[in-house]
Amino acid sequence: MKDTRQKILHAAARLFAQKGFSGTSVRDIVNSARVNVSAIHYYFGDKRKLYKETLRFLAEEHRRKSWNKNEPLPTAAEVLSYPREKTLALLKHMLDYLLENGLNNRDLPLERIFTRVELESAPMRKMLLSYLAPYSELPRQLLAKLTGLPVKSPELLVVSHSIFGQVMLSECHRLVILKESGVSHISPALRRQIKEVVWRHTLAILNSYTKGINKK
Amino acid sequence: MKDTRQKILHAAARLFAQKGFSGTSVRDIVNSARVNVSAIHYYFGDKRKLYKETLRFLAEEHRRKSWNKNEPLPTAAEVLSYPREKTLALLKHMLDYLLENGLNNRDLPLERIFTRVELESAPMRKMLLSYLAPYSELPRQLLAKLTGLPVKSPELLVVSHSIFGQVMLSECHRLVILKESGVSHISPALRRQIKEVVWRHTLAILNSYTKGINKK
DNA sequence: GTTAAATTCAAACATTTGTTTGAATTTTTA
DNA sequence: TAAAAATTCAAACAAATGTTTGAATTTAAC
Repeated sequence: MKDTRQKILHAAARLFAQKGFSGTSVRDIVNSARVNVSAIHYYFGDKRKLYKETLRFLAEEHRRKSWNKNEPLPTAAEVLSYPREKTLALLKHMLDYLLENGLNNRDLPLERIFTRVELESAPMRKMLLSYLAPYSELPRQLLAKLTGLPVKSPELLVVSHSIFGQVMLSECHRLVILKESGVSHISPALRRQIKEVVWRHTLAILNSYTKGINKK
Repeated sequence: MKDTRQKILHAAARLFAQKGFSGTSVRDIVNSARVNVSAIHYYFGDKRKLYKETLRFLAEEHRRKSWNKNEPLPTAAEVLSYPREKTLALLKHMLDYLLENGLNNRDLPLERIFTRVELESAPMRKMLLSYLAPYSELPRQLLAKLTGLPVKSPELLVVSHSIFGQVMLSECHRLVILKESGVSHISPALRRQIKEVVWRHTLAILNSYTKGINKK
C-alpha cells in the first residue's frame, strides 16, 4: 500500500493532540496506524520530524476542510469587503463550529495542540508558533474589522484571546461539566445553551468597542 | 538536611507545570533539586505518587500564599456578604494577579497545570480535577453573586471560563506578543494595558447579565 | 518475465526511563 | 559515647524508548 505515510500522519495527529509530544511514543503511533516501527524512519526520519510534518499536515487539512465541510473559508482579504452583518455571522459560525467539536470531544487536533503551545520545549514551541501563525490571521482580521482596532495591535490580540479563549477552553468546560453533572456526554440542548452564552459574551465584548467609538 | 522532600516538591512543581507529567523525568527533577535519584522512592514511593503529592502541595501553597502575599483570600461564604463593589474589586484583583504573573512568565504552576488538564491520561485527569475543584469554588461564587446565576448552573460555568479563560491563556498572549513584537519581555505599560482590556471585557460580560435583569 | 527500485518487516541497538538495591553516611535516641 | 534509626548515595536493574539494520517482500520499469 502507498498510504502508509497517511496512516502514520492520521495516527500521529490524533495521539500528539491527545497526549502531547513526549506523552506519545513512536510505538503508540505505529501500533495505532498498524504499520512497522521503522516506517517512521523511512518516511519521516525521526520523531521530531514526524511531529513537524504532522503540524504541517494538520494545518493543510484544516485549510482544506475549512471550518465546515460545505463552504470554503474566505481569505482575510475577502473579509475586508464584507458588510458588518456577514462578518459577524462568520465569527459566530467559527465559534459554534469550534464549540460543537470541543464539547463533543471530537478531534480538533490543531486546537488541542495550540492550547498547550507553551508545553513543548523551546525549539518545538517556536516551530508550533510559526505553523499556527497563518491560522490565527483570519480571526484577527475579522475582529479588527468588528472592533476598529489595528490588526497588529497588542490590544487586538487580547480581544482575540478573550473571545477565542472561550472556545479554546471548551474541552475544560466539557470535562468539568461532565464531572459535576455525572453524565457521560453533553446534551444537544446544553450545547446550544453554551453556544448562546458564548455568543452573548462575544457580542458584549464587541459592543464595548463600538459603543466606545460612538460615545468617546 | 531535612528539606530534601521540600526541594523535590519545588522542583517537581516547576517541571511538571512546565513540561507535563510525561515530559518530566524523575532525573530531571532530582538533578534540578540536587538530590539523589532514590530520594523519590524514599519520600514518595514512585513518580505518580510524587505527582499527586505535588498537586496537594501546590493547592496547599496556593491557599497559604493566597492571591497576593498580604491579605488572605476570603472564603466563598464570606463573599456572600460583600457589597457588589467589593466583590467586583476582589474579582479584578484576582484577574490582575493572574495576568501579572502570567505575562511575566512567573511561576503559576497550578494554573499552568490546569490549562492542560485534558492532556494527561484519564486517571491522572481525574486526580487533577478533584484537586482543582475547591480551587474554582471562590471564582464561581463570586460570579454567581455578580451575575445572579445559580452557582451550580452550567451557564455559570461558561461565564467563569469566559472570564478566567482570558487569563488562563495569558501565557499564550505572552508568547505570541513576544513573537510578533520581537522584544524579550512585556513592558509594564503593556501589561497595564492588557489588564485594562481584560477588565473591560469582563465588565462587558457581567453587564450583559445585570442589564438583562433590568430589561427583561 | 526479469531486473531494479521501493517498501515492509522482524530483530536488534543504544539510550533513557522508572525503580530498586545495599552499603555508606548522617542524625537521632538512649 | 554507643546503638539505632533515618537518610543519602553510587550502582545497577528491567522495561520502554528512539533509532538502525539488513534481509524479505512488494511494486514498478523495462
